[in-house]
Amino acid sequence: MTVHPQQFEVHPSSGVPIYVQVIDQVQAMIAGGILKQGDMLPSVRQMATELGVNPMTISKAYSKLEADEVVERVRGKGMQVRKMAAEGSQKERLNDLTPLMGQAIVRGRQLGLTDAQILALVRQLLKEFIS
Amino acid sequence: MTVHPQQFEVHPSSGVPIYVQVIDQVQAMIAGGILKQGDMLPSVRQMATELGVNPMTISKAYSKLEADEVVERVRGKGMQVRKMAAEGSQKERLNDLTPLMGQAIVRGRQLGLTDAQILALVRQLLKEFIS
DNA sequence: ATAAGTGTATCAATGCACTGATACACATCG
DNA sequence: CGATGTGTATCAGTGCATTGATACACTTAT
Repeated sequence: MTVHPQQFEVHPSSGVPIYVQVIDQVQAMIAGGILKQGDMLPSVRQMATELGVNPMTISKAYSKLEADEVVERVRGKGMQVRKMAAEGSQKERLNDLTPLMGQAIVRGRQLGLTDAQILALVRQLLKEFIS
Repeated sequence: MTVHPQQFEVHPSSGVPIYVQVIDQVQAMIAGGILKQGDMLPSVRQMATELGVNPMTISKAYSKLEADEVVERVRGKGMQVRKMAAEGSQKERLNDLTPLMGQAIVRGRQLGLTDAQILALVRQLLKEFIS
């Protein structure tokens, strides 16, 4: 599957930084199955030109995605969607997810949200990320 | 119940703005039952002196709490804990949590976990983090 | 009325996050 | 090799959020 920069869009005055919008869209595409393991992201210059933004801005978004282990840098090629650690038992995968999910839940608690509200948010997000 | 400023503490170099820390602690105290309806918050000057911070910083934290309908301004007296947090503020808090939770869910999807597994993990963590 | 207690409007200073221009390192292809 | 393609290190500019100094409005108590 090839991804075209045209599938991305950015709203400069939304209050959300450009590079965050790029990160969110890439993650959403992975969650939604548009991007799969081994797919290449558009080059920083392609994406930058298309969005009317500086290449460095895209590069920083990609770097963050790499730091988050969502994507892998391939020398001379570009950024490739990482093989998820599909190997390993479900237990191990759950253990991988636990720190991040735990952080989100702690945050929810700090915000004074009830367990029901947190669960409702999870369900809602699970639905939204289907397509 | 009277609340003493000594019960508050602030970490200037934590990356979290002072006034946000104050807001979080007040909300946590309400959620935890330390602060109840009708209780008065420490005056801006008391709190400011105790924390080594400018009174305006505290005032802005209190103003945000008032905007969130968590607390009420009483003329000549101070800030008083309100009956209930309004629904609007809860929506704002849900919006605050959405990015982090979304990231966790994306990660779970990337690991090949099913929705049921993700939900199960959330429930488990909610139980563990009784706090 | 005066003093002492609330919170806050206003403006200035500072720091940091974001973005971008430039130049560079590295890989691939002809 | 040279040309073209990756991503990125570095530095500068800009805007906004955060904090603080000052002065003020208001209420209560003496």
